[in-house]
Amino acid sequence: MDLYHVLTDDEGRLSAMDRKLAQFVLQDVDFVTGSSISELAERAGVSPPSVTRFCRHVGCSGFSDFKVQLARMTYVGLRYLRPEVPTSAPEEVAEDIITKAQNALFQLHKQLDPARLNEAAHLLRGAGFILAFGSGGNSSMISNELQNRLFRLGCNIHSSNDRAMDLMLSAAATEGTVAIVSSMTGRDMDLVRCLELMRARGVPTIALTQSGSPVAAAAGLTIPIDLAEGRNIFRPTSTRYAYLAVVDILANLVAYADRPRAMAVLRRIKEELVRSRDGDDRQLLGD
Amino acid sequence: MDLYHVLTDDEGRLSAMDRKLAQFVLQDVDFVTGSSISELAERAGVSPPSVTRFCRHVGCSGFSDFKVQLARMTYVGLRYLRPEVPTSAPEEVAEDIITKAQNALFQLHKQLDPARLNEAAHLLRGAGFILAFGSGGNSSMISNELQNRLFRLGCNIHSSNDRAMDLMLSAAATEGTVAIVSSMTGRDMDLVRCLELMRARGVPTIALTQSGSPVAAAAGLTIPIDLAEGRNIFRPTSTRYAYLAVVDILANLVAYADRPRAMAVLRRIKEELVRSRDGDDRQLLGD
DNA sequence: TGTTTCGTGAAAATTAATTTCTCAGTGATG
DNA sequence: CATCACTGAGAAATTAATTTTCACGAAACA
Repeated sequence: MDLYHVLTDDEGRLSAMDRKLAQFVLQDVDFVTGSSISELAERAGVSPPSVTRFCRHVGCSGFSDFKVQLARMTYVGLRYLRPEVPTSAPEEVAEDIITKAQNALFQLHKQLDPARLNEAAHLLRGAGFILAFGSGGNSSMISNELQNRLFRLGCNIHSSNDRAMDLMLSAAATEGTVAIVSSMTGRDMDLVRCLELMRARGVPTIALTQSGSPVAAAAGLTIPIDLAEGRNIFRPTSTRYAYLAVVDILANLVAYADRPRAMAVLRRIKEELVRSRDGDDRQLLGD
Repeated sequence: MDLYHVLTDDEGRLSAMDRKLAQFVLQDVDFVTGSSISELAERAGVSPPSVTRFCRHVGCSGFSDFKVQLARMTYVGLRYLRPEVPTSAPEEVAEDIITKAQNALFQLHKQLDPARLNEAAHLLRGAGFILAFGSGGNSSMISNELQNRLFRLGCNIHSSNDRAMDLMLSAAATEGTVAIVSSMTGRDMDLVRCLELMRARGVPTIALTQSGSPVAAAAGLTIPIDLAEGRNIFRPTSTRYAYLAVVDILANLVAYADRPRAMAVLRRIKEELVRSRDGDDRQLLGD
């Protein structure tokens, strides 16, 4: 399945010739997907049979199959690994950001655990009150977004991005409260303290964070999100798309867990919006 | 390029046989990408030459090329158009949301105008003060995110999600201010009023919104974002990913427009964060 | 109703991919 | 140090697949 990993050959399984071909392929995927086996063989300086063998070695049934697999992974996977050339041309910046965002979503999809998502959704659905914590700009967006999505579904939720407040809220949490926190680094020690405090008091805690991090260790239920951020200091944030997707997924699962209640609340919000704006009810719920 | 549109044949250019094949292909892309021309011909009940002709008609050089193009578009484009079956299984909800998010990014990429992005970035870069407006949950996230991204680059920026405040801020805007607003519906008439007020006073205005909408008409420079939202009332928000990507792109262009200044500010922020946390400086800038 | 045009499938031809076979290089072993 | 086994490469041959050609039939139009 994961042709890309085979081609990069991190484990060093490929022979010298195969590595040579793999590198050649990675260098110019577009050429390869459009070429015949003999064209490729000539350009790479090998014989056609070697190409066939290479295709088999990387798990394809033949050259045609290899081309298809390659094309399939190209869109998301491969553009991404072009050497990180600092560019400032708008087209390239746009392409780079969009590709990385898609890649982040792609990576996320591979690592999501449906059972955990379900468990988290049921905790949230059953909560009398939800506390959402996250700070620092990116995580605060996620925590606010949880508030934005869940209140529409009839959840009582408060989002806090203030470390001092977080601690007080944690200490004051009442019976029936569920906490959900976001930390992209997983090293927000204030957040860890909040989680410990709440767990000690029997408040269920959910963390969206890196697995193996202090925050993950402190939370009752972790939804791990492990993505490699790029090195470019100006572009550190494709991870946000993955976090946002997790929020969306949780919100949907919460909605489906109690469909009638969610429908009713959404309808009320919509009516209110339509009344206070023009009558076009095909619009988004809340701009 | 856009094989998907050709296959759906909205314009009715394809002949009866081609339509039949197109439908057959769309029904089971995975089979087609893995099959030979004769297998496909047999299953679809046509002759191999018809398949070749079909491939030519949809803009490919032959059957192999068709398979490659098909595989290329599959990842993002094609899963999306499976009939919208309301499901509540975590795997399917996750896949649905992630696919739609990727699709939104894909659509965005096709419609972005680099020149406009560049123009917007230069306006923002040159501004003495930036006002970011957006309300309603989704657009407010975008406006806050602009604040979050741009302050790091040394921009003076304030994000407001309060319609009453927006109006006052607009009226009070000083020389050198640039406004950037977000409205997914494009029908936020309070926002339109703000834009008109500022344009009348010579304040440059940028809008992230639907083209052809009142907000787009009122803004000096519009970055159009036109995406079809799904019909499912619980999942109205894949558009946010596209808006977020535009924010990312703008932030990057602003950063590159004055690299030294941005670098310096980022470094100061990073130092401060590292000092107040553990010493791992490979972390994100601000969780 | 005849004629033209368009499109289809059968068969042939062509092109491309794969298998087989042989040979060269490498490393182990006597 | 020589030889033998082993691995892996390319040449040629084979096989498989695709494409072209051609003939026929249906539909449209005169």
